[in-house]
Amino acid sequence: MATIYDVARHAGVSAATVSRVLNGHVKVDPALAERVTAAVAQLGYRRNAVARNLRTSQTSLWAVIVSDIENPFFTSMVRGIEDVASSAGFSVVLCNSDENPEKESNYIAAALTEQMAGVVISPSSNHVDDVNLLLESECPVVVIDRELQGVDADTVLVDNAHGADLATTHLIEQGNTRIACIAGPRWLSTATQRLDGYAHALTQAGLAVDDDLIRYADFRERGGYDAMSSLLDEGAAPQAVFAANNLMTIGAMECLVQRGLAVPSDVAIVGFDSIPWADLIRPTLTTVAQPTYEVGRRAAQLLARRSSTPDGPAERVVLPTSLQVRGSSTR
Amino acid sequence: MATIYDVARHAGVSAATVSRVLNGHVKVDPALAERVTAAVAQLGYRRNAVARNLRTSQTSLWAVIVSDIENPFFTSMVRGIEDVASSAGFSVVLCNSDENPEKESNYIAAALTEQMAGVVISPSSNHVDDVNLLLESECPVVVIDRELQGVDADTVLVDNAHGADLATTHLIEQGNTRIACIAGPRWLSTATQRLDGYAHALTQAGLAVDDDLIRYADFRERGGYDAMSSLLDEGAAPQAVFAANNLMTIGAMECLVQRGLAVPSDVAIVGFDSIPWADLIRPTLTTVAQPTYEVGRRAAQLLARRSSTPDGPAERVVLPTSLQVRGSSTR
DNA sequence: AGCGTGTGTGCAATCGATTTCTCATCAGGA
DNA sequence: TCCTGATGAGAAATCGATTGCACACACGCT
Repeated sequence: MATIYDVARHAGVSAATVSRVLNGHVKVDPALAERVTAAVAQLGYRRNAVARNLRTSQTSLWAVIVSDIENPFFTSMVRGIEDVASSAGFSVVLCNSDENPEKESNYIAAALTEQMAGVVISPSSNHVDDVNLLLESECPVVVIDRELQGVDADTVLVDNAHGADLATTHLIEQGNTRIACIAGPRWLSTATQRLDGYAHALTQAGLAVDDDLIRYADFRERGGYDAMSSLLDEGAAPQAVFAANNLMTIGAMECLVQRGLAVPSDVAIVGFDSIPWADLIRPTLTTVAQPTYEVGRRAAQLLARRSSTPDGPAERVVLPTSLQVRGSSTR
Repeated sequence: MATIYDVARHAGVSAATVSRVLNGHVKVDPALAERVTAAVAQLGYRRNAVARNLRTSQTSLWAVIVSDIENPFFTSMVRGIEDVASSAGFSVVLCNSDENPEKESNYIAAALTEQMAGVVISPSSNHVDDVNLLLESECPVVVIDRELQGVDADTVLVDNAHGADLATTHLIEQGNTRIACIAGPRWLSTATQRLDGYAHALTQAGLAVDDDLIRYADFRERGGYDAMSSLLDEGAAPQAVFAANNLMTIGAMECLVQRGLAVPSDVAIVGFDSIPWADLIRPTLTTVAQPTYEVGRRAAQLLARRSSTPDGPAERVVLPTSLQVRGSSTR
């Protein structure tokens, strides 16, 4: 592998000049520049980013740490980040923490030791120490999707409570009174906010919030399935279910299908997050849609701004959610 | 940010000793080691990976360059890679080339300049120059899912031709004679192999391979939709369709649904690749299943081996596919 | 006592780029 | 002709870690 010195020798100039030509910040005699670019082409030289990063103490990589790579919510969001990143001159690398705090911790450590230029993270726990580590080391950070108590970082969220309220109110308007909720992990802000929205809608309609109709699961398909089973087996069966994320909605549906219960006539269902190919699922699914791509885009914009102006107050962006009524909730 | 020299001063030893304690390759007086670890803890020191990478000229990052992050096939594969990577002491970063050769080229360049310890790539074109660039620079590479002509690299594939043959034969056995194929891009080995399997099955059964029944699309949902439209509008409508990947299968289904055609009674359909939540789609989809997780796992194993023993002949692993018969193909 | 051996530490070179500082060169004005 | 200022190129320091080499010290043997 050729180094900058090889190029310099080949072009009959100093390494400093090669560097200047490559970076283009300073003026160089066109004749020399020409010789340098020729030498670069001839030797197939590509600059060693590691050495450059060491000297300039910065990289052009953004790390995006997501909690579940298999959840379409995140993949769509990543597209939003990528589009902004590439136009800002950054490359995006994705890390999958798999809802596992230990893996998350490792990836944060890696982002720090690898001197990443920025980090977008959807925390898989409310364990704030790791994220604060990033903040302390002046690494630009944007927290996404999930709110962290006690962390003063730029954040992009969606209006979870409102979305859940819309979903629940819709189910009430359809004439349901026994409405269950399959909630997410208690320690995730998205989960608690959605649960709050559900409870708020019930209260608003003069209905009681019944703990027997609430199940806490893990935002995974399996968890949704088990929660639905539990709802059907224990206590009076609900007329309708609000599931607090996409994968759990799928799990709940699978449970209902497997038991031969008809949706929505036996049990109506509304999910949170959109689901790819929702049109092909029968019945089609009523869901609370989030602007996932936009979430990513805004997060990336915040990160880019934070990179150029590290100081300044943390911003908190909340994007709207909306109810997409389809077949699974209308009788 | 504390450096190794800060730690050394704090512990009253030389930087060399700190390094030796941190890496643990060489023996150090336990008393000194104790002082060093104490100093590390006290200063919150974390070693600068960039400097280390420069000196040792290697990193502990594997880049996985996939052609479509939104395709569940790849996300499942990534899990397989991650599991092996973490037990081999590597971290995985994901790059999304988005079926775009230019982006792919950029990510390969980034992998090279960032001195990645290894690369797993599912090429989005048959433009072999970039991949050869990796090989020449002795960066361990494993090509995955798609075969590249003229590239002598470790490769993990599935038996595409056999899978397509199974799918098509199954449709023939169900009594269909006019069987269409929605094929992928001509330049991708997966696409051509699947088309070959389709043609082979037809020939074997004494049926003609009719170009009017073949459409080339782009492995995307939209492409599948358009191809299906074209098949229905031009020429005699097919009795059955074999779609060469998961997203195009979805697109084709959506087209059929939208036109009010019943599956499988009007048109039977078999897809390639599994589809998440296939159980919830009505009718349930017959597909050719691939061992996606295993593909990732094997690729990662090859990469790990190549890292430790750079020389040696390139290996080519072909994993089996199998037909999962469900509702969309059986009358 | 003297020498050889082994153990462990520190010094300093090194990885490959960037960047400050210094200096040579040249143009233009007095 | 000489001086000044501008311009641009090269020499060398630097980023932070690793590691070959030399050396100091302790110990054991003759």
